[in-house]
Amino acid sequence: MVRLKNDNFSIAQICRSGQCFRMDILGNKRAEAIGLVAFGKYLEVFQEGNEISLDCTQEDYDHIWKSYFDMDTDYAKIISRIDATDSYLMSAAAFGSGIRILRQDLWEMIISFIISQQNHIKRIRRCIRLLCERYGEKRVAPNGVEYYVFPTPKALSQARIEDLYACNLGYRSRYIYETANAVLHREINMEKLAGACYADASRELLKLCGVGAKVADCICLFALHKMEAFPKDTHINKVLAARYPNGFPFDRYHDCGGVLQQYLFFYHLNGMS
DNA sequence: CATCAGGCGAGAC
DNA sequence: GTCTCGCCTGAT
Repeated sequence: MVRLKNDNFSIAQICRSGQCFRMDILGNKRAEAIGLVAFGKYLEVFQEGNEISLDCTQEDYDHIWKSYFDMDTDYAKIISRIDATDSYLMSAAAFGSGIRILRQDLWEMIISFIISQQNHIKRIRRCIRLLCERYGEKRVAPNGVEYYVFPTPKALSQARIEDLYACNLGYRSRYIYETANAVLHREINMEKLAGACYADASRELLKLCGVGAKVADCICLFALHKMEAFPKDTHINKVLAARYPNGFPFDRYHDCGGVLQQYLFFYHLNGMS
């Protein structure tokens, strides 16, 4: 068990923020408890106040989870930069101050956010669960929990389009099929993407079938940690139209727009108005 | 029952 | 380049 303290970390907010589709509430009443699958591992996280416990070895924390939860970024500092006269953004940031921009797996984010288009979170999660159960490797965690890792590009490329329809993917089935094959045949360079700047990464991702501006931004933000990416989905567009009729100050927040997007999105879905 | 979800591709112009 | 339209499926 690895124990931490952090005033800007809420496992419940991270879970409900919608950036990770493989994070589930465990139902522990004393503490916020979440089980998640990422990078081939299963992890349980418990939290009471600002005290966080991760059920993993120190080695796994140092090599996987510290980066995954973006523990080296000071979110209080980002929040302190918000224009104090922007009361809506101040409220949104206060409401979601425990959200962190995870550093998730690139391939998993590509598929997950292709699935997310014109879709509800409930169905998105079911689609991903079915893909993992049917095409991912089954494993057992040290504590005995059985889980499925996210399927590899090769495993998904071997699925027929009709099999993908059976995973409830609907018209996205063809996108998944095309993208899995494109990645398998190295039509885009996944290694190069990791080190690319935001503009180059976006351009490369847009080559994939089923990836448009919004999905590319989600991948840039949640996998490549491009904090300037500001995904504009239907909810955010409503917020921007209602609260920022004269335009959102993207320039002021150019290097942390993605964090603010998450605060606005989370506040809109879970908070007031 | 209609509408709409964390949009995108294809075709028209 | 910009605009429109159709799309799987199920929650509400």
